[in-house]
Formats: sequence, C-alpha cells, structure tokens
Amino acid sequence: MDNYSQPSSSSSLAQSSHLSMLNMMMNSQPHDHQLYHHLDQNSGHVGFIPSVENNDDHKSSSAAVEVEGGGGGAEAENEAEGGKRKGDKKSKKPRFAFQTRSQVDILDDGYRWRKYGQKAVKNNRFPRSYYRCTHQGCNVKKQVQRLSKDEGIVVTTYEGVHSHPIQKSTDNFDHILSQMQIYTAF
DNA sequence: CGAATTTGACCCGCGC
DNA sequence: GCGCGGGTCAAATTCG
Repeated sequence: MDNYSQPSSSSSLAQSSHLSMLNMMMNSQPHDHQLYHHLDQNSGHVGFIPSVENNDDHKSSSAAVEVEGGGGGAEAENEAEGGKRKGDKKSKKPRFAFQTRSQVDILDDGYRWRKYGQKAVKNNRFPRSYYRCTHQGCNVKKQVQRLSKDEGIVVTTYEGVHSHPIQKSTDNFDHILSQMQIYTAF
C-alpha cells in the first residue's frame, strides 16, 4: 500500500512544488504574446490574460482558458445550511482551466490543497483528481486531469477565488515571480 | 496524535 | 421513469 503505485508518474523530475510552478510558467516563454498577471494580494484574484496561442513551434504548452460551466451537478458555496438555494444564485464562480506540460499532476501554486475525491473519466485512461483548499472559508476547488493522448499534458482547473494570502514560504519564490513578471511584461 | 490521503457509496441533473 | 455520468461526502488508513 505504501508502495509507489502511481501509474503515470513516469518521471520523478520536478518533485519540488515551486519548481513545478516555475516549470509551468517557464513553459510559456516570454517571446510569446502570453501575458500573465500574478495574484492580487487584495482579493487574491487570479487575473490571466489568455492570448490565442499562435502555435509557433513547440513551446506553446501553457494555455489558460476561461470556461463557464452550466448544469451538471454544479454545486456552489452557500451560507445557508440545511437549505437548498432556490434558483437564486448571485455568487458566480470563476473557472479557469490551465493546460500545463508536466510529468507530475501536483502543480503547487503556493496554496494548500486537500484531495477529496478521484474519479475516472470516460474517454480517458487517467483518473481525475479533485482538490479543495484547506483554508477555512476558502471554498476554492481545483481539479487535475491528464490527457489520454498526451500524458505529458496536465489540465488543471481552478474553481473559485482565494481570499487569503499564500501560506507557503514564498521567500524567494515571490522574488522569482516578480522577476518573471518583468520578463513577461516585455 | 493530528492531518492528509484513499476508496467506496451516495446524490443530483440530464438524456432517452 | 430509469440509466448514465459526474461530483461530493464520509469512514478508514497512513504518513509525518
């Protein structure tokens, strides 16, 4: 049981969480039109400007798309307990899908996630993992899925918005991020 | 010991 | 009305 039974962990390259994040951003070289805003401290809002990938050569592996779901057992945060909301939904959950080229499923963005489910997806040989932010009051969800065609492609879908700062040691990571912004800026 | 992870079962919405 | 699919919760287990 405690064995390393990860079916697709073919490569144990990027084990470092920060490295994974860096890898994700690194994939999108600045020479492209892709512009990334980093987390806003005020609201923790993730502002991403997905530019239509030009499909240059081989580097365009990171893509961000805003997907708006609808129906299909969509559950939302509700302050009312024991009561179902009746067609009155005011809080809209932003959904962001990230396509990242990585060998590992665990793409750490600096937040703490707790896995709460895993389901196999039809048409896909790889299961989908469901994560949730462990922060109290932060109902941000995240799901990770791998493409059956390309096991090297990981699709991470973020649902909701964080309302708290990162608890991870962003000592130099923040620094790197700042520098990276400069690079990305131009 | 506490927290995170795992796995199975249950639930909900939609399609037929 | 029943079946399928996807999503979530909950209990048990393991790791740190």
